[in-house]
Amino acid sequence: MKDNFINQLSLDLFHQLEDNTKNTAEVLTLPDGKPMPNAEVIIYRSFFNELESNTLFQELLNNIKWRQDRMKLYGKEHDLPRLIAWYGDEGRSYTFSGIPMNPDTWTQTLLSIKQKTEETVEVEFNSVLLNLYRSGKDGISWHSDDEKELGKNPVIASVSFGEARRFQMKHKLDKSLEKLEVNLTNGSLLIMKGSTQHHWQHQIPKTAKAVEPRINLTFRVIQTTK
DNA sequence: GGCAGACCACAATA
DNA sequence: ATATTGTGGTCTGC
Ligand SMILES: [Mn+2]
Repeated sequence: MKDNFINQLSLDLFHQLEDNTKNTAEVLTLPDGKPMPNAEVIIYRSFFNELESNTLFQELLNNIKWRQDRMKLYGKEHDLPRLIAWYGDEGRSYTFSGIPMNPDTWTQTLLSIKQKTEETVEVEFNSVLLNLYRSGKDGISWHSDDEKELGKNPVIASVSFGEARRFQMKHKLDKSLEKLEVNLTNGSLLIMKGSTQHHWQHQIPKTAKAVEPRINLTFRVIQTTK
């Protein structure tokens, strides 16, 4: 029963690649239309269709092992303003922000999303970091995906489900460059590669508006410890 | 009038 | 040595 659902899901996902004409790559540019310097960012605005996206959102919301991590800052402990989960190849461990981590092993749903993503991005990923932004009170502030275990010029593939959230990027050094922004909508795929992480930061700003949850999957190739 | 954004203050870690 | 993290406050401007 569950396997049938998954098989049907995988089939649907496979066919969508050929059938969905909206599944096209758009290169992100500066607000004035000029190319982003020192960055390669591509978005597929309808990588998954609406129906698939809604199904996958519910499935992930219910079945992923979401964790509430905490961090200490200025002498106070805070819950991170988001829930996270790590999944990856079995038997591998790695360090994330200096903390040794054992990823949970891939679920069928994650594997079908991973496979479809890999076919388009043409990279084989070995792990995924999932973020759950429960409301407008959740977000993540300016940072780069520059963990050492991601290596130089990492390819990061970010799939979004649920409520759309603003995704902003700014150049680390050249403050004359305008901030740029893209809406990460239900079913979209954003790819960052090349030197993007060396020269740019990104964030998901919090918002005072009432927003429904968003789930984000960032597929990565990490150097495993073992 | 609600929201976004730009400030600021607040340590400890790499 | 420098950049980072999240919260919460104030202030401005749309
Ligand atoms: Mn990131």
